[in-house]
Amino acid sequence: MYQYKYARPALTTDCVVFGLDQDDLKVLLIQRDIQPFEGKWALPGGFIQVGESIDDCARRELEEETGLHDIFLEQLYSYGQPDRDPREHVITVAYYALVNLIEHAPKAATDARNAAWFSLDDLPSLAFDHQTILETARQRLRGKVRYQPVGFELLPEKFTLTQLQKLYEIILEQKIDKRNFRKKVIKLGILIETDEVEQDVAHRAARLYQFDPAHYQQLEKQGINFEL
Amino acid sequence: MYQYKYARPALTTDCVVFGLDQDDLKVLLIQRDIQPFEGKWALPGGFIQVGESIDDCARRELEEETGLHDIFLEQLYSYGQPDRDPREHVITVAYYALVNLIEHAPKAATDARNAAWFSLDDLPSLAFDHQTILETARQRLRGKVRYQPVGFELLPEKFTLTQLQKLYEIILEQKIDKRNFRKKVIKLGILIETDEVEQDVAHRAARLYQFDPAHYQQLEKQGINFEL
DNA sequence: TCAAAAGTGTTCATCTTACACCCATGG
DNA sequence: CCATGGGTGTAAGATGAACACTTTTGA
Repeated sequence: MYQYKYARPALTTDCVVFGLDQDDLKVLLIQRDIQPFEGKWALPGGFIQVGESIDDCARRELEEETGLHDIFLEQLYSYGQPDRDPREHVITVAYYALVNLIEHAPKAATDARNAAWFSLDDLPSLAFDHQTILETARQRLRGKVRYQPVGFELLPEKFTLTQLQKLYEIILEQKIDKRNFRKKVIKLGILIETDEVEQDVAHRAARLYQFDPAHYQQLEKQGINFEL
Repeated sequence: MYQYKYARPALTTDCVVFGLDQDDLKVLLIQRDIQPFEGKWALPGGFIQVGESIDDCARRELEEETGLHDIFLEQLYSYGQPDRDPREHVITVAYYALVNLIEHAPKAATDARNAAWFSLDDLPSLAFDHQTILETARQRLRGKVRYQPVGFELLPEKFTLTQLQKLYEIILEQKIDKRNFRKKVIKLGILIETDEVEQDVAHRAARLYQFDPAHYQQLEKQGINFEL
């Protein structure tokens, strides 16, 4: 037992993990195995330990509950409405993560907890205020994409320009002109054209591209302007 | 005394209050009257109470320590490095606020605590990791100004276009062309030209403008694109 | 040979940038 | 009458938006 002079709220982290699955943006949820909201789907997360930084907590909980590690993770917002947890006052620091779902999907599924990817258009009802958190994360992603490159975290190592365009269309929720999109991303100078093409497609195979990590990181810092 | 099964970090809010004083962006600090860092300058803030939302805590502490209330306040970031407070693990949710310093300056100064405005170029050494928090707030403000109008919170009710331009120059830390700036802000459609002019200036008096609150709030939501 | 997606340029309108002089006022 | 900042327009270049057809490939 730990004693304090004044009452303290509990502190958790929760994480919204976005993954790209073909043409579909998905989010990773776990099914709760304890009260409250037992059996409901929720964002992965858990209590902060004393002596642990918030980032470390988010990463630890994510790995414990979903097996994901070494991924892009960024703080989103902190939520502290006293009634957001029916047990007591719990404050949560929310994060969001971006992963390449093809590489990370199996791990999540084989973990002890019941974890699964859900399409954003087909979400179950969520525990606590996790629906609100998810909505904020989605907005944040939509905002981020306008001033920073994001493809690196969500796409496989080699990808086609059409895949990259689909990613932007999904995040921004709007159609983009193919020619204008290509002109724009190529002018950013972060793409390296490989001499490989798609395999096993029933039509003309598209050329594969990679990101140039140095240029990519530079643009992450200095910012881009990617309007529609 | 309050008892918990597991150890809990303490939880605080801290607030970076920016105020515009003529041609100078300032920040409101308080001088600590208790250990640790007694006598050092710090951001206003304090412990979250159980049952109180984070926003409410930030507003309450701000009013208690500086007298400021009913101001623009937005969550910035949460800091939780275990060693950021020498006493124990304290997690803080940082906010930033924008105020019109001319209207708010006296209140802050007359409060019981020793509170004062400091120019950003002439800061004292700060307690805890408050220097880091302040730096992040400054960056955030610089980012915010590019996609949302900000003048309303920082300027007096009626202001000249030159004042507005100075504000942008201070936040963005760069010179802006007068004619291009005027074209740009006028095209935004959030300014109302009054039929008043500056008083008591030793040169031609500038016309005073106001913000159109409805258009302003609309642009806050839909976003603007204010590059340099 | 058909279906499906890849790949590719031009035009027009808009926006951005650079730039300099006269005006009104108070001291 | 002078010092100080207020106020104003244009031209050239860059950028953004709209738009359609040919090519490649596998089935």
